[in-house]
Amino acid sequence: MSAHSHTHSDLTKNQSLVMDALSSSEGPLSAYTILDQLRDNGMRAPLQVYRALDKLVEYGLVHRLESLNAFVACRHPNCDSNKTIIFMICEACDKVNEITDAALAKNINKIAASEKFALNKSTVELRGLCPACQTD
Amino acid sequence: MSAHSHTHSDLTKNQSLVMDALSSSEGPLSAYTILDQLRDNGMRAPLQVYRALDKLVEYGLVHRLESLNAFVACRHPNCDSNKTIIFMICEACDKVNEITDAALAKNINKIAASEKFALNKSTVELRGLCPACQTD
DNA sequence: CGCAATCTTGTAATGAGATAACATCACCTA
DNA sequence: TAGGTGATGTTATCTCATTACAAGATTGCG
Ligand SMILES: [Zn+2]
Ligand SMILES: [Zn+2]
Ligand SMILES: [Zn+2]
Ligand SMILES: [Zn+2]
Repeated sequence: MSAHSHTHSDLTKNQSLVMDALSSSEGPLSAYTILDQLRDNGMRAPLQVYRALDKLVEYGLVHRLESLNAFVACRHPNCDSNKTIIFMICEACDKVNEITDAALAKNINKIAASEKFALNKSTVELRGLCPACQTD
Repeated sequence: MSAHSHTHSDLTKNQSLVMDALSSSEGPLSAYTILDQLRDNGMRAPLQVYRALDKLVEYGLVHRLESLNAFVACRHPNCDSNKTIIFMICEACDKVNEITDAALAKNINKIAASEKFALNKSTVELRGLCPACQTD
């Protein structure tokens, strides 16, 4: 099975639990927050959560936010995690908006090429205020 | 004093020690690695290092690499940490190349504006192989 | 000078994020 | 049924970062 064809029904028990926790959250969750939420479902140790997260990230269903040490469910239809994803993280309400932008992806590839850098993964995380939190 | 006019001579003892450690390193260092290197210079506890790092980052002399939980001395002449900085991190030799790109900065600002996102800070970290490590 | 305000430093303890090591279990297949 | 593979469970440990409190050092008045 390809890394991008996973549906929810393919997931193992722990993966499903973690996926559900992230999907039903408004914002990103840390591994330990997920663990706390799933204590009653048999989740006992951090490693159980991290293992599930590793797989979910590998399948492209979940993204890791490097600047937050947290994880978020992908809400981007047909998301290709190999492409350059832009995360806009609200510092007030913690909600995350995930978008792609062809021009920016192209720009980053061009920059890497011009520096002869063999690009493997791009992290673009923007911090600021989402529209709803700009009360002005 | 403005946040961007700090010279090395303005720094306190601990700030200078940490700055020197980062400046003489080929790649990024974690706070605890810096601590270990400075044990003989009176540095005893993590907080001493983190306090110095906080100031150095504030002054724009040091950048934090979110995807590594590590810090690197700025080697960009006239670096304005308010601008969009692109870090290219080699996954083989751990060296970091720091560049700016006007087109990319403009692109990011445009994306944020189009989403009505009040941009505060941009994190752009590219992982891959530097030219020297592409032996192919 | 004397004193207060402020900044920097020192130290211990704790919180938060992530992984190593090892044992066990479920499932598929030869 | 024996063996391989992947998922799980459990403990301990490691790395990264902050809280809380105390003690010096510095500056700027009155
Ligand atoms: Zn996505
Ligand atoms: Zn918001
Ligand atoms: Zn810089
Ligand atoms: Zn390299």
